[in-house]
Amino acid sequence: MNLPPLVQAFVLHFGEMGSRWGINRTVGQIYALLYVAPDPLNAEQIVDALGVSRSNVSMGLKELQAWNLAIPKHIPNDRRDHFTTPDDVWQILRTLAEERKKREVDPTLSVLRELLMQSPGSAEERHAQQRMAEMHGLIEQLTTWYDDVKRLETERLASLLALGARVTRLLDTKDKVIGLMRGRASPGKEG
Amino acid sequence: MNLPPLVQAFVLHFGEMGSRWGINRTVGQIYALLYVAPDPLNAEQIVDALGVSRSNVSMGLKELQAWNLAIPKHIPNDRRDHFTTPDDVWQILRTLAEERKKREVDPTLSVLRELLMQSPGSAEERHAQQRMAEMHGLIEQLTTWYDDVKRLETERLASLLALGARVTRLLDTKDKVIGLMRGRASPGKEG
DNA sequence: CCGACATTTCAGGAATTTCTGAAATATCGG
DNA sequence: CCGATATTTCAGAAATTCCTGAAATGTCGG
Repeated sequence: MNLPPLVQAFVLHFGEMGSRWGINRTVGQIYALLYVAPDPLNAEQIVDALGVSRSNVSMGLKELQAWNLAIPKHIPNDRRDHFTTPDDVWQILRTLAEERKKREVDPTLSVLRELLMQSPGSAEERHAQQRMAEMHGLIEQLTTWYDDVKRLETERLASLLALGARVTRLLDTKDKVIGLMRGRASPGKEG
Repeated sequence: MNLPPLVQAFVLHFGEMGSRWGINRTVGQIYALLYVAPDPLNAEQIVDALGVSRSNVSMGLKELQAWNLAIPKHIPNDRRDHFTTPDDVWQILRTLAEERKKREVDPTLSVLRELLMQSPGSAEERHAQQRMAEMHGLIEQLTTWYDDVKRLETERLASLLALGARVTRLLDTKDKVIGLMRGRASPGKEG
């Protein structure tokens, strides 16, 4: 690996964290490298930069594409595929959330649904189903919220984040304000 | 493994998902088993239920305790340790978020901070640092929001979730309402 | 302190995942 | 269709992670 020290440190870190994030070292490194590269890179350049085999890079790129975290950029008069990461970090966040949900949450949700359909054959099973129902309810609430929020454009999402927990204070205030307003002006529908 | 079919299906699913969640099969299965069990279980019972070795259960329980996902419950007149999962699913969510942040996000944040302190030695490094700064900014915003929200008690958290993206509609409304209210009543400080 | 039982540690074997090099396949200009 | 170049596939090697059984350690009542 022969990279500027700053880049190398970043790449190595992503490689190490890879295992905690459920991706392997090479995939983490490729992602990090593409993320900080000023221009799209082709497979050969990645091989040179990371010192791993060509086939490993090929598989890594495939996986990153499956995650929508590497996108091929065609460069005129060059047969080789070049890759970048999406440049808007908020978009990356969305992508990550979406893919993780698909892989880590949805399967469980569907198993839970299935198990909740069955009729329990014992007190033990009845209790287990009760617990599964709690888990199902929580996950469903979370995914509903997520489906809702993921449609927000970046600017609104950012302001929502910035607001943080103060939003609940706003909720309290809202009720009071509506009380005051009632019968005076039209504050709009408020659920 | 000799469990009621419903429980067995649940346990097996968690075992399979384990690898996607960054835990191993046994740990996933132990968690699932404890989660649906009507009473705390001791290690021997887990061994019998799952058909894995005693030592494996011991290590699995240790890991779950490190995650705060298994808690020892002392049972009077019984020397053996018994374990349950926290029973409030919202609490489990908090715990999970906290632990994942600690393991998956914080290390990256600190590496980014460190790399951003250094002065770039080339245009390439300068660009890399720029990208790192974007990532750092995003992560910092997310963790600030998270630190903010995690303090909410369950009820408020739930209502925040239920509100979903409509909260931004509320933000728009807020400004209009405050405009209308101005000079008529005290709507309270609103940032 | 002893004996009975409970738990943890850990070396090494088993299972799984990752990585490589070689071969196969694909794509292009001519 | 050919030769040059780019990419993918895949069997097995390498590395890593997981799991077990045996031994060590801890803890209790007496």
